[in-house]
Amino acid sequence: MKISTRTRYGLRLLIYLAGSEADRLVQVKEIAKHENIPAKYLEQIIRPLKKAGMLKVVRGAKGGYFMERAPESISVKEVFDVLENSTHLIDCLKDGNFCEGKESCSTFDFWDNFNKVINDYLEGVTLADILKMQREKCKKLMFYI
Amino acid sequence: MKISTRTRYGLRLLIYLAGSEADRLVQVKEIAKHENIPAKYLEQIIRPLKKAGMLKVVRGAKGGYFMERAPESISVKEVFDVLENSTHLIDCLKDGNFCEGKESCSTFDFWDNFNKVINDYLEGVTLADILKMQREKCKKLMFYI
DNA sequence: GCTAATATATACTGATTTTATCTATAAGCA
DNA sequence: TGCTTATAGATAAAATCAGTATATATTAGC
Repeated sequence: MKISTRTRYGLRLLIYLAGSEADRLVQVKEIAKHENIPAKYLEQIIRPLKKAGMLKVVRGAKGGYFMERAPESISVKEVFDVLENSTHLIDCLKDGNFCEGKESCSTFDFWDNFNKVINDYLEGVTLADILKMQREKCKKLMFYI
Repeated sequence: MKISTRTRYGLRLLIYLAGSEADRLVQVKEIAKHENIPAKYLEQIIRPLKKAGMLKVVRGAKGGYFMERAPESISVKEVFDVLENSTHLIDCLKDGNFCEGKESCSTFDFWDNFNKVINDYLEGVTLADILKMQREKCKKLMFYI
């Protein structure tokens, strides 16, 4: 039960973008450098996020990305749905998935419930929440230094 | 974020065993047949569960497995710890794991919290709970038929 | 038209998971 | 004792997937 690097990178990328000045165009290269992530991999990750309408792009020279929606309105669940290739803990939970045992399977209801617990949590956390956590942590750090 | 087949099989195997008469020796072959799981794979799964003290074995002819501990006392979290090779959502959460970014990483606290939510849930569900759910489902099914 | 940026597809590599195979060991039983 | 039925354990094979890299196309600024 691991979170893919794809989703982890994607979340950091979003937090970085959400934390930048609102009117600035941020290039993949810059994020890659700051977050220490392979740039080409980031490009593959950022595109589905754009397609999902979370951010927008200006192509060509001096171009870059910027947030389209407010960080308060984007839940981590949404990010998972876009990036994590299997949002479902087990295949049986997929909509319309055929599973002969569903009705008799001893563990189906448990997995179903577990899945709900996870999704409820992820729906309850927004990018803004994470940004806030991060900023508070920074303040504390500065205080110690 | 997928649950490994190993853990899923293991849980079903435990539920099957916990649901059998207490004094009966159950053979891997029987579980494999009933649950439609490759027998040799089950053997690999059942051993660590035995090592963890959840069940015991009588070797040789007419041998088999039986539950050592009460299903009420075994949480799903324990099963995960034994079977799921990565209990941590991300490597950074491992004890003693070195991560340069830990203090400054924008998402570390979020993952840490998410991990806790999951573990709390898994600790709160026991094999007996799942067994009960299953039996109630059976009753309902019988009612409709 | 040159340069800087993203868009897209694809291929390579390595790790991991699932399954299968083979041999060893233990215990019941004639 | 020797045959049979179990698990024990190591290891190999197959399949899948994640992560990365490469190559080419497209878009826009200057």
